[in-house]
Amino acid sequence: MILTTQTDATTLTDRVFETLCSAIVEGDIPAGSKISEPDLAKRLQISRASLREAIGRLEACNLVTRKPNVGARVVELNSAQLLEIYHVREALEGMAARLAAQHMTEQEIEELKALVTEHGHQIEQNEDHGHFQHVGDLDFHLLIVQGSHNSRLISLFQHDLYHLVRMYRHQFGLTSQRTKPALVEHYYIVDVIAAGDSEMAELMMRRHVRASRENLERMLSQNDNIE
Amino acid sequence: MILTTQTDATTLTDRVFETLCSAIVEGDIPAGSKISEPDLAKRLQISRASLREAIGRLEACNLVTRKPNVGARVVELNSAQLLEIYHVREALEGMAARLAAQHMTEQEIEELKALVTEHGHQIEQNEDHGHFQHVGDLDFHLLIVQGSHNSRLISLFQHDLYHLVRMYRHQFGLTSQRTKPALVEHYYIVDVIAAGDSEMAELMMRRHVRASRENLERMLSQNDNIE
DNA sequence: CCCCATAACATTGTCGACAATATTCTTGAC
DNA sequence: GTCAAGAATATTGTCGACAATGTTATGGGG
Repeated sequence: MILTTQTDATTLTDRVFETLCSAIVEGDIPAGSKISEPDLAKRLQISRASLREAIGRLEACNLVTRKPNVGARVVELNSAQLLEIYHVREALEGMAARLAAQHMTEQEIEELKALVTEHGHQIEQNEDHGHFQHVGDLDFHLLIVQGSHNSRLISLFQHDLYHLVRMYRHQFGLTSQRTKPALVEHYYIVDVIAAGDSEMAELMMRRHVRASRENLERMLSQNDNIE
Repeated sequence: MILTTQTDATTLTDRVFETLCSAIVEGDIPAGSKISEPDLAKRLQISRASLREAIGRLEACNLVTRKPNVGARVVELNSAQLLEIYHVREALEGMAARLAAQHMTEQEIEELKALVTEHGHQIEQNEDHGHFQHVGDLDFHLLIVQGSHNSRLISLFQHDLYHLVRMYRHQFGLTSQRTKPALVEHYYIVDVIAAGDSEMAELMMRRHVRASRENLERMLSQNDNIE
């Protein structure tokens, strides 16, 4: 593992945090594993103080859990918790869509349209073997959250949910099986937001997230039955 | 300022965090003021390392903001941000009420009923000059959030919203002017939750929070006009 | 008198070391 | 061979000091 230098993170702790965050999300540091401060500090060639601050932020992002005098472990992901997140997302992103319909600028809407169109092409050409699918989908949701222009909502989503969702997708390797229906829903949502219909935007976004969750529930119960 | 020893906070950083959290929420450390690490560390008789970790957690709770190489300041609260929080609360607590209607235990419901009843007595006797009003109201909302049995939702509410809401109330000294209508709404919400009607529970909770926000908007615009 | 450059100062970021707590290993009894 | 108690080890929590960056004070030129 090597520290990133390209980002605009000014302080060492920032860089360490970003490095560890990616490493955890992408599974380089496996879920459930213990984080040894001396070991990691040595490998990153930094002091424990900086590392500890970074770990503190990971904890704030719900990526690790800490026990006093024992240490930090990467969070264990189970299906129940994943579904919990989707309930929160349904509420939060529903409101985000509502606010986005009221507050998004012309330019933001254009970007959103471009993203969805691009995403559609990617799928039609079938060039997209799972990876861009997820990234594209998450980008869509992120853009709408940002379009709410509600700083608290944005920060909540980015700090407490975003990384976790990405982590789950990496770990479970969820190929959503409903990319096309999801894409269609994305198109509709963009239209409604562009039309400024906040009521309908919230309704549709909630339905969209709920459908994802229900799809997930089916897949997870299948897996559980196999085991 | 003195460090608390009564709580079960095991580590020094925990105690410092709790101390500072209360101090900020209750205005002992005024909003917008800078937090000097050397000064505070000296006054609390602790090292800067522990203090810095505590400040990190305050940042995670949105109680302070940090600029690299500059330091931490207690958050400035303005009306716009307060309203933003209420939008988030509407979404989050609406979902919480929905889930509470599905998952709350008999005992939890009894506690909730007791709280609301107690709150009603307090108001009728008019013993309640603003203070308990707020605490009681917030307790009500907290109980429902906890009743959702959704750990992510609970943690989101407690870590990112709860302290801020308390801080706003202290600072603005908001006497809500609609304690009685609010109480009636509380009664209804409890009934609906007890009946297990999740759909209606969400609807009513959202309406309740929205009414608070709209009431707030009126009061704030009044204040703004006076200035 | 005002403004800018430079120096003095203060504050934050980072580090290595010690103390307190947890974990592992050893040893002995049953 | 298994279990428990205690010693040895490792890890986390806390501390004080130095380096890097910001901020303020000083002084000279316009």
